[in-house]
Amino acid sequence: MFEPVDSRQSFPKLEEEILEFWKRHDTFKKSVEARPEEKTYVFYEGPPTANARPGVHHVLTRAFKDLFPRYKTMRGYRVPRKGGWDTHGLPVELEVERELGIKSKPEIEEFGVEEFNRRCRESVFRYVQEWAKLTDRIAFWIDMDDPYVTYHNEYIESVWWVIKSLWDKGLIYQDRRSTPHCPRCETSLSDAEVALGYKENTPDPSVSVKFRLTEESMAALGDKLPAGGATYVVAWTTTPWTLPGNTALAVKPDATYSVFEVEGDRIVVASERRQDVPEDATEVATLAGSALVGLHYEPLYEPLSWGVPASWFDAAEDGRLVSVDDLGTVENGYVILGGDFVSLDDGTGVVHVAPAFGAEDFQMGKENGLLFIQPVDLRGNMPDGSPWAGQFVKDADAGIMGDLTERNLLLKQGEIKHTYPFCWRCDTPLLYYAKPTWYIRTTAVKDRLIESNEEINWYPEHIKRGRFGDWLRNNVDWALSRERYWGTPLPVWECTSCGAYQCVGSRADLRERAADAAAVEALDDFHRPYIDRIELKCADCDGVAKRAPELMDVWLDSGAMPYAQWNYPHENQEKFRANFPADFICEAVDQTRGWFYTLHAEAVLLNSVGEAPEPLAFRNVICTGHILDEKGRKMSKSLGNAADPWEVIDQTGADALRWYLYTATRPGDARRFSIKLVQESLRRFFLTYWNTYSFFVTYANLDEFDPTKSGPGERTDLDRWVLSELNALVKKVTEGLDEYDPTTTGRAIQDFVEDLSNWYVRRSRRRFWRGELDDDKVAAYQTLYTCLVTVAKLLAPFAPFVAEAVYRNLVCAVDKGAPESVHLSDWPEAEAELVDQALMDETRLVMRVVSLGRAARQKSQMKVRQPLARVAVMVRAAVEATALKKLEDQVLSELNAKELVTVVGAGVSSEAGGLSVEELMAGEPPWDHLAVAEDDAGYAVAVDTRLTPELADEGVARELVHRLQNLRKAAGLEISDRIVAYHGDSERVAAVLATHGDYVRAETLADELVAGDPPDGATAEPVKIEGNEVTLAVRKA
RNA sequence: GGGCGAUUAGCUCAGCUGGUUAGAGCGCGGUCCUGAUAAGACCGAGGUCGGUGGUUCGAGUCCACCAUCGCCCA
Repeated sequence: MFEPVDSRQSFPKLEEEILEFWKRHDTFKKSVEARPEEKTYVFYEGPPTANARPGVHHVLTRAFKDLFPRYKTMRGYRVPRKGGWDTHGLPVELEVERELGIKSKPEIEEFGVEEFNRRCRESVFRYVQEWAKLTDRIAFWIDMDDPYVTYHNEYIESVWWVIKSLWDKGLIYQDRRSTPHCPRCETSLSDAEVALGYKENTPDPSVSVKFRLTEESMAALGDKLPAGGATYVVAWTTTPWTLPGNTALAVKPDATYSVFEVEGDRIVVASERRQDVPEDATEVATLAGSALVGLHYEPLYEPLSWGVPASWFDAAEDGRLVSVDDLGTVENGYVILGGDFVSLDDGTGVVHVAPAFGAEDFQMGKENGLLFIQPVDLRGNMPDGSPWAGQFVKDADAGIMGDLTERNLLLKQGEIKHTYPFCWRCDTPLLYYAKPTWYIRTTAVKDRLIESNEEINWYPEHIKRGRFGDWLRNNVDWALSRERYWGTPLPVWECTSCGAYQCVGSRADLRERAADAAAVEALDDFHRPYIDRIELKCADCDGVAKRAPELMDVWLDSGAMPYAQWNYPHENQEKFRANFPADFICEAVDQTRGWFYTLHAEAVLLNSVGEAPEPLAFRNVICTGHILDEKGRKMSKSLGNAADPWEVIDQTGADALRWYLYTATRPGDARRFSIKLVQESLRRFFLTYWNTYSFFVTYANLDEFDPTKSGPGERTDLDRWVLSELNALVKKVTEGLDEYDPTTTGRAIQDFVEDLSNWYVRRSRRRFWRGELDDDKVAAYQTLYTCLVTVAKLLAPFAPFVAEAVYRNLVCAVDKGAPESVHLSDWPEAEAELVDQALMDETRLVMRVVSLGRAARQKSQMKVRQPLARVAVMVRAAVEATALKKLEDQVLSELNAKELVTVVGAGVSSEAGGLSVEELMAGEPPWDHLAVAEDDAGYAVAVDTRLTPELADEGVARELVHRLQNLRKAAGLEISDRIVAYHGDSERVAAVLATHGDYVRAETLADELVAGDPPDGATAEPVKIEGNEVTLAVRKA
């Protein structure tokens, strides 16, 4: 016997019970360990940070992360799933800063790095319980008991090994370059981080600034200019605060520049870019850009007088910066340069060059021996001696513009809205600063990065050559260092005497190089400030080496996860080899430049130095799209439109949520989300499946049907059809999941379940309902049983709870030898010999014809309960007519008719061959007894609405059955209860029952049909039979 | 400014390598059916397949350009 099934089952409640079962039986662990170690499918968990609550978008990726490991497990693979936590980095520090109410690095130093980092360590697991709870509740099976944690010493040790491996091959270097810098966090950011923080429509000043040529340069222009007043070259910028750092201008040598006379002055702009020049200004001359090259101009400001140091790129020192006291000694101070990069698409055709800020500016400085002046500190404030002392640069813009206006050096002042980068965590506008930064030379392996990307399957596919491929093609060296506190320390020490660097790759390495080995032995935390206290012996001299103060980019941590999760190579060498590379990873698409890149880059780099066995870290990757709210807006905390996963799970259950996420759109597309849509997936799919299951259990229990104790029975066409569809489905789902496509496969399962319920079961109901357990009934049970169980298995990776519930009841209840969980069972094999394409096509045709037939009946206003004599069908080909004849039972019983006639139409329309549908199907007129429905494809169905007395009697009999069944239901009787029925004193009813009494008794499980009034206690109802009122009643026998 | 993706019914989505008829679900109005079903069937309203050109015997589908939205980059 099967457990009775509640057709009104609460799914959230059911899921809680299943969770309990899994916990009790340790099912996850068993599911991993039941599979052979030598057949491993490798999954990498991209580590989340547990310092904030998980949201729906985390459920999205976790749903996909869970599906494929479950599927592969059922396919016989061992799929270990080690959890992990990302614990370092700026987001963590920011959270702690907020708690402490502090805002800057000096405040952290004052507070104490030791205590600060202790708090960071505590805060990263603040919401770990929430994460664990949600992970568990949505049935994302992952090992949370033994996760990798990026702050563990063992993890850090592996990250050091990564750096050391690259260091030894010269792939790590320090350089002073223009680097995106967050003035609030006082640290550099990587390109990947910058990419996370672009904001559109950011307003900035747009100013055209006049630079006055020196007297000498004006003179040098000589006869190219008519005599007149001062001459100004006009440059355009959106960052007035960089103007004190200006040390050069650049023009396009082959462009034409115009000289305009404005209020006695002359101003020079590119001829194509005169939009800022007053319209009434007269052009007094034109010049080639090359004529301006080499001229000098007066600086706008004198930062040296504010106490700002100056230096210059000294060619004699290989372009290194050398400090300078007298600007006049530098030949290329405040000079106009030629540059082909100068654009005539915007601005004035003259570019303001400040080597301390822009990347190109810095490069130009180096190439041309320019002055280098950095009049802004690392917190983004103007220097003390300046008129804007202590102001944040963006605030100083206004003052600078005001000053320039007063001095009549501003040609035009406006506002521009453009896209500008902000710090991805603290939202401060980023500044580009030239400062020393450590880099990984990823450009050295750029070709290999691109090449091995070809081996990766991307879903959606366009990411491979699109977003990710582009990123690789535009690869720049990875800015590695961060000037912060909570993170993996850069394992580089610098000699205080000779400046030599050394890099450390492990604890043992550190001990060996240390000035005091005992101090390393005693070191139980590799973080700052402890690590900073370790000093090394210099390898080159007698000096002492101190650690470079920087930390590493937190993204290096996560990209090192394939090695560091095992503390490789210091331990677990076998484990590492068995688990590299990953077969499958899955994250949101924003990880393209994040984890996907760092995993890939580190694998390629390590492979290039002979340390990783393959130049790729993952073979298959699914990128999920963003989740939007109901109105298509991105979900965000600030908008307050982020959906709470718990609300959905509590209402509909996790399976429904998962199902929605799999089937609503392809994984990579952005998707609108609302609880309504999840509820729809619950109703449309789960309830249909559940009720089919509940139906089976109800009747199987009544018949004491045991699938293990009976043969296949005698299959009908209907059985063969649904088994054919089932096996076609198994094939489709298997192939689909092998191609990492849960969306179309999920939809296919959904379609099958709908057919199973709304065709197979509907058409088969009577077989379950009546009579003994004969061969036909057995076939029906076996067929439905097979369908339900097979679907449960197909469903297991998608909807692990419902699949488990159905499987446990249908399989474990009767087969004690079966695995105790669907997740321990094997994936079904498609039986190709059961797939009958012709039968499936024929059945589709039947469905189509039946649908048309219902439309015809609708038109006739004749109840479907009333049997009709004849239904005529026009099909398009003779084979279709044959097929319909073969399956005529199904057509006739669905349409409640006695006889099926088929006609082959000439093709497209009812007018084919000059004959109407009526003529084609019914022969002679008149046809007023026909109700006809046709479609555009060339099919038509007509029903004959003439009733014989026999048909009318049968209609009455069926009407009585219908009414009595309703009464049974109203009386609250069990399906198997027997009754006595009463039908008043109607002659008409009595006459019908004389011929159809057996039928009515059988249908309603009536022992007796009594004419006359019901006794007290019976459930009664007056009904109209052919217009006459009759009181019907039932009572339990 | 460049790249990628999207644009099909009020909403959520299907429409394979171009091929007779553009579909489903939800929602709305109506009719019917029902002893598995919070279900189902049928009818109805609702579509310039984002726009404009082009290739072709034939374009929702291929190409070009444009528009809008999203993401990414500069």
